[in-house]
Amino acid sequence: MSKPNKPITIKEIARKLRISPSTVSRALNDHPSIGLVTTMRVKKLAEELKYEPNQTAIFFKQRKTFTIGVILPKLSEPFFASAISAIEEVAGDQKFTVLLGQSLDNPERELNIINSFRTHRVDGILMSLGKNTTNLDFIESLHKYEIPIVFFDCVPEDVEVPKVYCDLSTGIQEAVQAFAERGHTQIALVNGPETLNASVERMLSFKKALEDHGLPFDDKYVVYSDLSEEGNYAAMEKLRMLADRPSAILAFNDYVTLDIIKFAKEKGIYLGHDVHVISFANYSMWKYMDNPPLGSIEQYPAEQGAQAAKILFQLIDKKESDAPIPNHILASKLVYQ
Amino acid sequence: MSKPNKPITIKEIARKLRISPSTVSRALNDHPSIGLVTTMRVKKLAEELKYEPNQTAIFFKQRKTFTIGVILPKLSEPFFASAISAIEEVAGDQKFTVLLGQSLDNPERELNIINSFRTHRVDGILMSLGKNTTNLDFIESLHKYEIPIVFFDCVPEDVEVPKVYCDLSTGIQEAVQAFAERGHTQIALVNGPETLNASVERMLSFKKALEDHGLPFDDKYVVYSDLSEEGNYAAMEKLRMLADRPSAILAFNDYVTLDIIKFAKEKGIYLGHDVHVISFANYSMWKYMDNPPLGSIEQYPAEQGAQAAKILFQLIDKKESDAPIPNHILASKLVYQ
DNA sequence: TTGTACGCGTTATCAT
DNA sequence: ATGATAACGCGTACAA
Repeated sequence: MSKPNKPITIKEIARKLRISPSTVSRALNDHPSIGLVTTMRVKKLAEELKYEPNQTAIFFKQRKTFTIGVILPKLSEPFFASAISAIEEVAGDQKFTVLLGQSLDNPERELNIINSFRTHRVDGILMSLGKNTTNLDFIESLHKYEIPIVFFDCVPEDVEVPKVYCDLSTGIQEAVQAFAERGHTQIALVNGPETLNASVERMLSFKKALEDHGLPFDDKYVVYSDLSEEGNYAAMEKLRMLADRPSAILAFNDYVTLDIIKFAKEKGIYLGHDVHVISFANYSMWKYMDNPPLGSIEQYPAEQGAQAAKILFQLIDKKESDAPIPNHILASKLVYQ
Repeated sequence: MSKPNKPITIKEIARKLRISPSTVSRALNDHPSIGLVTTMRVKKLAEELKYEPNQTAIFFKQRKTFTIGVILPKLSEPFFASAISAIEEVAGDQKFTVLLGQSLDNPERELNIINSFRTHRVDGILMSLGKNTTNLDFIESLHKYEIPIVFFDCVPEDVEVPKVYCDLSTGIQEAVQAFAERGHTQIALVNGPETLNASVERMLSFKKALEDHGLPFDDKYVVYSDLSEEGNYAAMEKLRMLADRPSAILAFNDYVTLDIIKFAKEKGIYLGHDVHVISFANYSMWKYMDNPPLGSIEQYPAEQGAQAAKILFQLIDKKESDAPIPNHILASKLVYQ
């Protein structure tokens, strides 16, 4: 019940035992050259005094903080919440702690966070890019400081950096196949903003999947939304106005799908009958809904986060940067509701 | 485009300018005793050399890390994701970073995380207790180390610690009133495990709310669940087996409500007609559902997190511990869907 | 106004 | 097997 206002240090232990601080240090670290007796005495006293090494001193000395920084758009997104949850678990296993920063899709905030991480001397960074990020100079900057960075989910294109992401084409193939098997020929894509990589990728894979299944591709069945509720409604309205409406829809993500469901309800369109929907990223919510989408394409946020973290720890461990740049691409998968 | 393999230090700047390191240090910190000219020269060179102070050294020296630790059960819970999202924003404003730890409701993990935080010399801790935590000795332990801790949401009872939480009684009053106004007299409570404070609190407030509205309280209308799907089903089955079934249900949380919805669908019970439901914690999901609950009782996770963070920073700033223990109780509120 | 000297807690190196 | 010393980068009392 003593009150250690001043934390116990190695020096104090040394003084009380009338030995040198270096001996204490070595004893505590099980250095082989220290005698068993001394080691025991030191450890015993350290225990009694409730000695706790001052990590800030160790960080300072070892130039290592056992800390990684994670930057992602928004923590309250279920997708990213799952990812960071998995990252934290992997990091914990490695005795690393996780520093947190959310960019809110703001490039300026992203840079601030990265700078903050750098001044905090994190050992590495995991990052999922915000929607509006265009300037990627910070990658080179981090490289100079020898801080490894691994991207996940929303990763930069055409840049040689370690990244982990989900290949949407496999899931889209499955989705189109699922539609085709059910006799659909007029399949629409409610896509995100044309400027987004994620949109382009969906579009290209969608087109290819149609071709692979011998289905015609028609521009009018691809509509774009800014992902706001109004945008989603406007996109749906475009489809509704068509002479031959689509009987199946691939939706940009689950949020879009929710708006599609709402739109359909308001317009008296019977989901799962008049039109069938498949979307991206899997909510456990769906099973509770009366007319859930046919399925959604799972992108495995937890796996992406865990995988990215593992790669980052490999990079942190071996300074050798002559190894090939590690990438990891997960296959997306259609999951039926 | 120079490659600063070894980060620039104050010493180097001093050497290049042929002045002493202390002068450089003072100049960079705008110490009044340093001449304007010298200050400018130093700052200019520091800029050119892209000098970045070594935070680990500063942390070490100042015995302060500008870091807070946040412990909560599970990050992928939307409730906690919102909370930590708000916490991170408040911390960022104060130039603090956030260390993360999830307990997964495991008391052992909780202690490990706290120890990890302590060895990392965090300046303070925010914590939401796991469901299974009984031993609260760590609070006293942290007190000895003079590490302030503020609890939020799931807070310890009968312990004099700073805490922020939501008073459920106001929301429950509103819920019971809403039911009463609609003519319900047989109102059930599908509660969580009897051992949980959260359950006891709901139960007591529920009972009082019934009395306040002149409604009878009947034990048989209070059923308990372990919050698993099976448990929720079993609890609902108990209510279904009653001679006079309840026409209204207050549910422990939204997860329970989802199972209630599923149960009702399977048993052919028409929700919003045969039986009405109000639950706790608000999902934006509800608006997309065909028969959402009547409402839910909002507990404001973001506000709780932000408020707890603000209190923690006050505690960190003023070492004076003779001030009264700051508590902050938010009123819960019924939100109609 | 500036420089000197020291200390924060730990560990690596060299000596004994 | 153990001790003495230096060093990590920075801030600051004290001296000049």
